[in-house]
Amino acid sequence: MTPPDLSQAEPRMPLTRERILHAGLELVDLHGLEALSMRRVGQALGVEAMSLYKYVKDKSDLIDGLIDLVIAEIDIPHDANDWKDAMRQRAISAHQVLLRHRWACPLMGSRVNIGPAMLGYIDDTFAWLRQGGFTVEQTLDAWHALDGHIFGFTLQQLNLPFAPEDAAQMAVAGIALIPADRYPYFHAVVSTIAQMGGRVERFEFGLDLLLKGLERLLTTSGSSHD
Amino acid sequence: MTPPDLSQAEPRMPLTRERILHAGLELVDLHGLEALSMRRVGQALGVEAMSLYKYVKDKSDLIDGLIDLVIAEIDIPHDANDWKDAMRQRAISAHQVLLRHRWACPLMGSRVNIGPAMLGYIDDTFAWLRQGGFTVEQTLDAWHALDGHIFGFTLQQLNLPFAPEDAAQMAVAGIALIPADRYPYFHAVVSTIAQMGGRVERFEFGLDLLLKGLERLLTTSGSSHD
DNA sequence: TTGACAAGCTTACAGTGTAAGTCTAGGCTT
DNA sequence: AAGCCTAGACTTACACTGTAAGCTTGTCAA
Repeated sequence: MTPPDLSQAEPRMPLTRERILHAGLELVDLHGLEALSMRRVGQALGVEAMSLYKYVKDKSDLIDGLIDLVIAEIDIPHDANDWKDAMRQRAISAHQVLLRHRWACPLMGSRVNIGPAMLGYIDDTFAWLRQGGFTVEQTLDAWHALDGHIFGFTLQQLNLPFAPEDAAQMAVAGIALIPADRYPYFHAVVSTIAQMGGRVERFEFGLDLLLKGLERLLTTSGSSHD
Repeated sequence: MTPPDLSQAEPRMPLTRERILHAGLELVDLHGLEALSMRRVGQALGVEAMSLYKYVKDKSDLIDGLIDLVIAEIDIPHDANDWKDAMRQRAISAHQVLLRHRWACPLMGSRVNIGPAMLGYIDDTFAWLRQGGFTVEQTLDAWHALDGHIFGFTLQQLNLPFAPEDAAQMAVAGIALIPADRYPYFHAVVSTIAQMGGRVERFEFGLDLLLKGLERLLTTSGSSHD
């Protein structure tokens, strides 16, 4: 008797860490982080949950792997003119990647265990900043501020109901939650936005504020090289 | 027979949403978010898990409550001179609060369901910015950038092993993970920091970059009032 | 043919959130 | 005072989680 397609997705290949990670990524992208369970990942591969543990130490190890997959999607620009250009491209790419993988944002900055993609990402950042003339301290400050903006801004953006597609229900349900007498400014601002038919969040607003500030820092304090 | 102290903490009072939230907050502050379970919160109050559901819709509702408790700790300055001063004070207070409640940061921006403290926090922010002369759009941009920095920066800070107390082990274990040939800049930067005995992250670096940028935005584009 | 070994499977356990139903003590009406 | 109601806490149960421990089976080398 021929077993007629164990599950559905992949027919039957040798299990690999890579295959596990890709199955996990698809699951998480489609159904969110809370849907990620060892049993479900196994199911997607036509395999029992415990079989995964040959290739993955932990669930936490799996998640670390997923995060590194996401980071690897961030474009590291080698054609940039200067550090500012490079940091800008990198930030925008990271932002887009994080919007694609909505689940990743809260985990991103909050993981100590960094994979090879993350290492490369950071090294490239440091390279641009150091060669741009920033001291070691300034480099860390700049990196931290920029990445903070990337993660923090995107984290908010993913959960604020200000997007144009939410405008209609924001105008009704959202505003009802904000009594005008108690929270006049909040009420007014949200009303205005709802009238305007929602609003696309502008990631580059804060990004350019930071980049311009960094540029100014570099020109005023001329001392570079450590 | 006198029942000798059901659990330990509170002797026996009528259960309240407030008591539940405070027990939950203590649990989470002490043992982290993953230690938060309905059964354990109940235990801390000398009560069965299911009894909590009279005062709390969900575990998610409980967490929303905890977050609002945290937000309520943020000082909203009414003695500030101008919007810049107010935003600065507010950001620094928020940063300190988030460092006190390490578990809160990843959840903070990523919750749609906002409580009364959050509403007040946002309203106050909008009030300062609008009265400072920012348009509605600019107000949202500014708020988003500032809060993005607060959450994003703190999120990273909480998990980077660059703190002075980690300096020793960073110098050994950390650097070993960063091969100098593959990641030269990363390696160099971390070595330098380790030699310097660690480093206190400077939240106000990025904050002041943003504030100065916002100030400049305000003076160059003179048109205010919508 | 035999043995070893690795890849995947099975079972089991302690823990989770929570739906559904049950008890019980206090206060109300009569 | 008697009876009932009900709010607040408890009990049971279910489907699900991560993962420790051990088992089966297919493949290849000696």
